[in-house]
Amino acid sequence: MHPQHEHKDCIANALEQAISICEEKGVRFTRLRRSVLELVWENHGPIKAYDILKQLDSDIASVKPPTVYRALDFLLENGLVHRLNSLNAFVGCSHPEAHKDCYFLICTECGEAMECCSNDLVTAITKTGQKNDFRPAHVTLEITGECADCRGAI
Amino acid sequence: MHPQHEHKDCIANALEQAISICEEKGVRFTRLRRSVLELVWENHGPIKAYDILKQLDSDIASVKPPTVYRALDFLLENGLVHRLNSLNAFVGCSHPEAHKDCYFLICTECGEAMECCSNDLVTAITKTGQKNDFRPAHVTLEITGECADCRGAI
DNA sequence: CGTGTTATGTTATAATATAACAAAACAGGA
DNA sequence: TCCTGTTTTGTTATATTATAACATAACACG
Ligand SMILES: [Zn+2]
Ligand SMILES: [Zn+2]
Ligand SMILES: [Zn+2]
Ligand SMILES: [Zn+2]
Repeated sequence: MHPQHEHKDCIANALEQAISICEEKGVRFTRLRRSVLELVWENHGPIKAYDILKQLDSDIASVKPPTVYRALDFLLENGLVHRLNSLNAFVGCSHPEAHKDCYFLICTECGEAMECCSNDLVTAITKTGQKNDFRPAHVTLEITGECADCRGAI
Repeated sequence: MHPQHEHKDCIANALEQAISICEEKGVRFTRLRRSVLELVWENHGPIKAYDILKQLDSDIASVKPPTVYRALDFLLENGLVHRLNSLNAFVGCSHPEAHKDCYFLICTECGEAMECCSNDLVTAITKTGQKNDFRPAHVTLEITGECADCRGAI
């Protein structure tokens, strides 16, 4: 995790938003789902399902894979986390209230995944869909590379 | 597979290109690697490693996973196939001689994956990297949706 | 040939994910 | 409160995807 970043605030903020979103939607933000979301955020970066499993397991007794995957499915459906296909990992959504077409900059050095939006990108994707007569439903855009902090950039 | 498409030509063409690329690079396009590439192309669309395994298995005797994965690794390294992270599947590169920054339009109806290039997209990605002070190394861009043929478009 | 290198075979196991059914927790009305 | 249907969680088993580690075979080249 990089400096100048009060990560506790991230987590608290994410949980608050999750609570309010679930309330709005009338879906249940249960203890399990909350725990999983907390773990996702505590990790501050993409986390694997089986790592969540291990960490839950130390708390409560003997958690099994379906428990974790179901919680993750719920969080995915409600836009509270994202799945990074190139890593088989999960990461908290940094703006679940307003998530639209986002993509990820994944640093191979520190492992962090920055969630970004770009109108240019959205426009380019829309255009390319039109040009190819293709109706896009879902976009996976994951860019790996090296972040500024890890390159020692100022 | 959609109409007006002589797929045999695709396969033959892909093999020819593979042979010439491997020769240029001084790497060995062995019988196994050739078989795997053929299967990838025959399928005309993303194919899973274990499906390749099954199909090889019916030909030769008892093929094991590492055999397939190693051949796929070779083909990936040499740009002859691509891996679709969102599907855990592999697809032949449609222009291995000149592949640069491509992306995929994946139809959820017919399962075909069209490989496309777009300067706008590349530009947008480059820009977003610069803006975030991020040095991109590899881009995964996979767009799922419905293709023209499957929508019954003219 | 002989020899080092690259490729393939083989066994075992790791890592990721889901199916199917049972028990429990919960919600909302009688 | 209690009943009842629904949703969530627990549990067992298994499917799917991928790699480690070591043995053998094929090849390249002097
Ligand atoms: Zn998001
Ligand atoms: Zn970094
Ligand atoms: Zn390509
Ligand atoms: Zn289609």
